[in-house]
Amino acid sequence: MEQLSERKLKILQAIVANYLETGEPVGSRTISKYTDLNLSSATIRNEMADLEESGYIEQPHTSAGRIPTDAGYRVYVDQLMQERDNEVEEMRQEREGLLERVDRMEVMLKQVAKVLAYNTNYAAMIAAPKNQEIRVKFIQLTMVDDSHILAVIVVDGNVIKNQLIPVEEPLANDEVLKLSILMNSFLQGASLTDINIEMIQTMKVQAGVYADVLDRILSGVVEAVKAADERQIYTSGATNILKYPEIGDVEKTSILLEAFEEKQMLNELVEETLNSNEKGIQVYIGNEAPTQNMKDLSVVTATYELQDGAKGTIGIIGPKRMDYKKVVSTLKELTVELDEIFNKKD
Amino acid sequence: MEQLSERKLKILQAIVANYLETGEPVGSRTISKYTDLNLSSATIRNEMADLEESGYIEQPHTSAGRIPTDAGYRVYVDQLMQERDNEVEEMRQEREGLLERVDRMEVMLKQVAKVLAYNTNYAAMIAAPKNQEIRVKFIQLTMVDDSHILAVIVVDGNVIKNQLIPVEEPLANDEVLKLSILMNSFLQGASLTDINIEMIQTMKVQAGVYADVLDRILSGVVEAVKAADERQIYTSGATNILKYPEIGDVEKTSILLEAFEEKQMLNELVEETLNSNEKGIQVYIGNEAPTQNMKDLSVVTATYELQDGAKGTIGIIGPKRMDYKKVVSTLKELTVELDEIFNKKD
DNA sequence: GTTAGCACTCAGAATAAATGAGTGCTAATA
DNA sequence: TATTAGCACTCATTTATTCTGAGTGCTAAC
Repeated sequence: MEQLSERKLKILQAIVANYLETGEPVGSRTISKYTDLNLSSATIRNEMADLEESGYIEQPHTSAGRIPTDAGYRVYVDQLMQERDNEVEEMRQEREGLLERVDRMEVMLKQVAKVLAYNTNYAAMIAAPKNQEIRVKFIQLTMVDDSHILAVIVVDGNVIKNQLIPVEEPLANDEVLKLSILMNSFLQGASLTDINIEMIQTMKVQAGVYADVLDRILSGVVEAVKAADERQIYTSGATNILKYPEIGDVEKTSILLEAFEEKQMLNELVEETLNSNEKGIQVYIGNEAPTQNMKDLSVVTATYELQDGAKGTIGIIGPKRMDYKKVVSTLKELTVELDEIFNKKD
Repeated sequence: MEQLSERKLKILQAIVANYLETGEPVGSRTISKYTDLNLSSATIRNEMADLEESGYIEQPHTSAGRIPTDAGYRVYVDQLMQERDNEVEEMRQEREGLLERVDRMEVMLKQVAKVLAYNTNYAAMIAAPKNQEIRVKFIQLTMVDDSHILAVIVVDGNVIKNQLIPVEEPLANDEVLKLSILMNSFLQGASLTDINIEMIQTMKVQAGVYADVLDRILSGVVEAVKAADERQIYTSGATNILKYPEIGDVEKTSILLEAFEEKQMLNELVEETLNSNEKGIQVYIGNEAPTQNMKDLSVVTATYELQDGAKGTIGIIGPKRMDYKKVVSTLKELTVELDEIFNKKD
């Protein structure tokens, strides 16, 4: 795309800004009055014709105003967006209270998603941070009542899983201790790939009569590691999508909301975000998004990082006609906050 | 409401059944052909006029067919519904595979909700079973690394909570053991109301230098008990609501879906269901539901019970024009299955 | 008690006309 | 050469109008 003149840029910006506000195609007359360029609508029309030829704006139909194309949004996002405004600052203060003193990661992430959705009026998602390769840190066994052993499995990133294992008859304390020592000596520091059939065999032999109990605990361990390995994604405000009728018919919206419920789509999105080398905020406009069904939507994502290198993603999903300014600065703020919170406590 | 003649009942049944199928007002001619009564449309019309006067059916407008009123649905549900059909049996078999071998309650309940929503095409919810008064069963403390104590708290119903407590410096093994014994001796069997300020004081004194660690664990315990006390509700298929356009405009649907996301409304519903003395399946038609915003919806709920008396609720939320037959028998089946599964393992 | 017949009603579909926002182009102007 | 006023033209949307047909209630005959 060729270089745009200062004036064309200003006009483009005005078009996009106005369209974001109203959702209606923007006419030349509006621009003529709206901007401080002091140009007549006719002049604007000429410029708009050029912009259209260059592919930054388009007409939904002959006698309508112009709306931005994906390329137009792109220029707007890349070059024309101003830094944060007061509104965002206000919201930051609102958030303050909400985010403090929540000390369980899950609760906190859910909360963040909620706040984000509420603040922006778009759909929000947040993916929990995940380490590269999960290792077992620690296993603890206890008889919790006469017929159940409780296995507490701690893996990297202090993700903790409990597994209740039914047994026919109670084990004596020292038996439990033995089993516990056995498992820890083999499994501490092991990742999923380390736990091979040979290791399992050896352990079983050493466990003697408790081989099957061990077996069940082991499958618990595997499950725990897998679960820690599975990226948790929390969402909120999916229904906000309904607020933007331009997304299309009920059919489409329905598919989208279902996708949101299933989270499969979001997973892809998160992976893509993390894999891309870009740091910080990423904006996907319409078809730029790495997933299907996003034609009429935009996605803004941000990456945050824990001290140990585990990374997570926050994202906003909304109509292409999204208040990018607000969303981007909100996300920026939020990642900073998240970084602070996590790296303070962790 | 007066007693209806056999024939009127048959006609009412035909109207409801037909309306459930098509969603369109049902005319006299349709009934005349649809049923095996061998009556002309004119006769049907006379009967329909009577039924309308009695308040079982109504006309959306003068020249339209009839649709059932809430009272009409009620009669249908109470008297006219036949027992389970083949379709349901098929689904039961489908479910078989899905439900076996899931051994964590949460995962399982989520799964049930999903399957239910998928099977019925309505929105499904399931509330986890809850005991009357939660008591602490067991607390276990471990140093998980140099700066964290892991507290595993087991409460009634084998609900397990983990709490990671940061400490300035590592505690020796026997210190941890001491703390552990201290806490267990005080807290085992205690419910939330039992943990009073006096008990806390005594414990703190005995904990000596570790008073503040104990304090933090205690707040973990309280949180755990509270969390176990809080009824978890899982939902699925909320977006199915979008499939039934008669629910109303986007506005209404949106409110409803939001309510679903928030779950507050569902909570009320569950409480109501459990408090009502009725056993088994309950059907709320339209305004009968104990919550707001349900004018155009029906709710079918079922209660299931664990061996220890903890009760949970499964529910289906859909349009008034719901396939009650299918829903009721599906729920019936499902409660039986749930009872089996839970009471086998528990 | 049941039914055929008929006039009547009325929501929704189909069609037509009116509106107006916005355009592109041309010719005049600075 | 860049800007602007003016004007004819386009077309989505709105509003008004007519058409259609499913369904009714009532009456009179069976």
